[in-house]
Amino acid sequence: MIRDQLGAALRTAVEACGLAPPTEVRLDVPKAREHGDFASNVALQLAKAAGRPPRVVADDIARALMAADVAHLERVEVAGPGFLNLHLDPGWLHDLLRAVLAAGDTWGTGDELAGQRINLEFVSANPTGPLHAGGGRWIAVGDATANLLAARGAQVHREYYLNDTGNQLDMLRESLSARYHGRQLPEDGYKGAYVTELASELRGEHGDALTDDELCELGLARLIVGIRDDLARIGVHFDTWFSERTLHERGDVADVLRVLDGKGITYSAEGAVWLRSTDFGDDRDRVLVRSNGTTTYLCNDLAYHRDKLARGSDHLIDIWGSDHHGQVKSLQAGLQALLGVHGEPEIILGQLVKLMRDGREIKISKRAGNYVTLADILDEVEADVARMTFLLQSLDTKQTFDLDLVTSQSMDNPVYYVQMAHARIASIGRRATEAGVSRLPLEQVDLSLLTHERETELLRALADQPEMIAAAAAERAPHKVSHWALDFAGRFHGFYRDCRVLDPSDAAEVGGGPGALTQARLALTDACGIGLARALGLLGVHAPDEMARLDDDQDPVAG
RNA sequence: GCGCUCGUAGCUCAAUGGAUAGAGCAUUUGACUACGGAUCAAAAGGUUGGGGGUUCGAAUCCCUCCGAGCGCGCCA
Repeated sequence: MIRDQLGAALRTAVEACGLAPPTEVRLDVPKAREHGDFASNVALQLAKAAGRPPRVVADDIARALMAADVAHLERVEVAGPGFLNLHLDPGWLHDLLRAVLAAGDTWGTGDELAGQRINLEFVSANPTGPLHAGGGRWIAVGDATANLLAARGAQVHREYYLNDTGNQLDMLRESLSARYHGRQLPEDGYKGAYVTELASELRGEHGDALTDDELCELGLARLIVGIRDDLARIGVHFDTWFSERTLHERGDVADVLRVLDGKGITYSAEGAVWLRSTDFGDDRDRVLVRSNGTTTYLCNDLAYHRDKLARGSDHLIDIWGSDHHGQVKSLQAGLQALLGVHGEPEIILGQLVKLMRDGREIKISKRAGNYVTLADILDEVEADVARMTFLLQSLDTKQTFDLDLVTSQSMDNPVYYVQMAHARIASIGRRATEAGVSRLPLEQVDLSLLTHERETELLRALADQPEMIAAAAAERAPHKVSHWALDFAGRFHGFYRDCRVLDPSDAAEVGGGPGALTQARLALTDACGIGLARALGLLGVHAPDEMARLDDDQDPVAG
């Protein structure tokens, strides 16, 4: 890419001035167009060491850079406190267009994560009830993050951890049993209607012959199927569904205790077995085996994460709600104690979703049972709308998911704005065919006709896309892709408005021969389609070739 | 009390330490015999919670205060 070439040339120019370039010579895309196509602050960084004013240093570098005769570099300006503003000729954008078309489906991919096997665990809600609406955030973010990492070369493994043992499952068993036998629900039982439905369903099939264990197993299996179905509806597929029971049955948990004990970093106190996790950066030591002999969640989780690594992952990533942030240090400290690895697993923390309906917050509580499920949402809006909504905001922002807004005004959802741009591109292609426009091979298309600001702005956005994707992957920030897509769609709608693609009268005026501008704009349109499809694909949102027609009879006309 | 994450336009949110802090919605004003108006253009809207500090430069880093959410179990 030209950015790398310019960066390399800049580095050489800095060295030619007798200065030591910083480890990373980076070029920025300035916000203001008059600041050029790319800008560098390298002179500002080096001024102190050079012992000269930044602008003087910048002048030297600018001269050296211009002397180097870099492709497409038209001029270098020194501006402000000492920025180097690089102005390029439009040819670089036309080169870029060719690069997009040549790349096709691979546009926006990269290889900086090549060879890395990453295990990404997300959702992993307890299988004691249906997925709730707020969990949709982890589903959308997890899947998009997986797509991002894969786009940059990683081999990504999507994993769902089933906590199919322990207290919560015991409570499910008791709750099911109570409903099954028509008894009073235990104090902390699951009050959701689904428990009652499940119990009566099983009673209808098996009568009252089921033991509590059988009841629980059958119920659990159905709940898991339900979770899987919900995930399928929103289009997420997991490579592995890992059962916590496996860890106990294989003796993995016991082995973890053995290994830790062998390292001398456990001790007994107050009838429990503790991990000396403070030695590894934790705030306090943690219990591994309770005084009643059962192992803690942490202990089981250590066995689980060790297994994930043993199955052949170079790096582990978990996506958690921020309400679990207190466990991050413990798990990382524990894994370090166990295996000597640092910073594993990486934990992506996301702020929780606040659900609103009728202007009031809906408190999520699986126990209370009165909660909104993901399926409820998917009954009202399509998966694309739900996904896009969850992917609009940074994970550090607590999201307010207004059910009234998202469901009743789904037509205003930004996803349609982006999809509309993609559909328009396809529509232009169809129209071109209908109009009998025969597409020339790209080599014969005069791309230099693309000089309209709408056109160059689209190309600049495309030029930035691969770096945007790389940044989104590196920062685990899929919302950056949503924002790029929204911005890009806006640029395309503007182009569509101001630059008619299929208009023969334009061609003669620009002197490129009949249809020359149309050919160039069709090429541009193709490239835009590639860029949009890439962005939407990363988000897990469909890139349709046409939109469903809106009905005209939806107007609330009185009388 | 301690810790984590935050506080940005009326609202919802962006912004790898960079130049004049940007979008959408809402508001005001305009543009359609149309390659799909699910569109576009313009205006208006800000002491980036307050106060210090670091430096050429801070919404961003450090300190402090105020406010919000979440943690601080032999629960998960």
